[in-house]
Amino acid sequence: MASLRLDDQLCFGLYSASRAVTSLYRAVLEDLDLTYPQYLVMLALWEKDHRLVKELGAELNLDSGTLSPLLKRLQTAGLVVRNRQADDERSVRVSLSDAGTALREKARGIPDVIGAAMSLDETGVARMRAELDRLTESVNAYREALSPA
Amino acid sequence: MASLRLDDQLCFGLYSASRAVTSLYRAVLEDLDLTYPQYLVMLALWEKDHRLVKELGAELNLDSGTLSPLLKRLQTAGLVVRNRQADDERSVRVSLSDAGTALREKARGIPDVIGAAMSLDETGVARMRAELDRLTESVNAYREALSPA
DNA sequence: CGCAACTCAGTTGTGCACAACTAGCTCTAC
DNA sequence: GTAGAGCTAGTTGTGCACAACTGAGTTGCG
Repeated sequence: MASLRLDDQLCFGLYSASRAVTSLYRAVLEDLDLTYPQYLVMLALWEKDHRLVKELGAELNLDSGTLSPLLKRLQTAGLVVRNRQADDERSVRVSLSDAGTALREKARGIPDVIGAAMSLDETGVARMRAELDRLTESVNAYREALSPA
Repeated sequence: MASLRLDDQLCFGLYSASRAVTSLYRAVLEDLDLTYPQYLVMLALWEKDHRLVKELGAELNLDSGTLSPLLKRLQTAGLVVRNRQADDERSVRVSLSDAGTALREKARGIPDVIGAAMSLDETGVARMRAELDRLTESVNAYREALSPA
C-alpha cells in the first residue's frame, strides 16, 4: 500500500521537474520572444514545414483549444502564416514565414544549454527519455482503459 | 551539438509524461472534486495540518499568485479554513475542516492506482524519483545562475 | 440525390503558473 | 518614536491545458 506522503510520490517529482525545466526555458527563450509551447510548435515546423493544425496537434498532443490561440499569437508575431486548404476547407495549413525560418538560427544553441543545465551525458539523456516515454505510454494506456475516449 | 529535433529532446518527454500523469489524476480525482494542484495542497495538509500559506508555498514551490485563489476555492468547497494570525497579521494559517480531514479516507487508494498505472515496482519508482530530483536540482541551480533571484 | 454522421478549426469558460504589482503589517536603525 | 526596508498574502494580467461546444465543411449510406 503506497502512502499519501508527498515526498514519496513520483508524480510530484515529475511535476517539479517539468516546472523547473519550463522555468529554465522561460529564461532561455526570452531572447526569442517565445514561450515553451510556442517553441515546441516552432521545433515541429522547423523539422517539417507546411503542416495542418491537426498534424501539429497529433505530434504535440495538443487540441485546437490550445493550438488555435497559440498559432494566432505566432502569426501576430510574424513567425507563421495560416491558410485554409482549398481542397478541404475545414483544414488549415500552418507555414513558416521568412522570420520564422530565420529564427531557427537563433535557436541553434538552445538544446546544448538545456543539456548542460541537466548535467546528463548523451546516454543519460537517452535512458531517461526512454523511461519517460515508457511511463507516458503506460499511464496513457491505463487512463484510456479507465475512461475510454 | 544537440539537435533541434523534437524527438530527441528530453524536455518534451518530461512535458509529455507530466501531462499524461496529470490527465490520469484528473480522471482519478474526479470523485473527490479536486484538481491535481488542489490534491497536492491537501496531501501537504494531511501530512501536517495548520500551515502558513508561506510554508505551503515553500513545500510545493508555488507562489501566492497560484496559492491564494486555489486556497480560496478549497475554502469555498468547505475543505479548508483560513485564519489570519493574531501575532503576525501578515500571515494566514490554513487548516483542514472536518470535511477536509474526512476526505483523506476517500484518497487512500489513489497512490496505488497511480502506481499501478505507471507499472513500476517500488525500486523503479524510487530510482526514477531520485533521477528526477537530481534533474530538478541541477536545472534549478543552472537557472538561478543564469537569472539570479 | 439527400441528409445524417463525422471531421476540423475555432470559441468559451475554468483553473493553474507566473510575473509584476499592491496593501498592510513588522522590524530595525537611527 | 519614526522612517524606511522588508515581509506576507492577495490581485491583475498573460498564456497555456483542457472540457464542452459551435459552425462550417465533407463523406457515406440509403
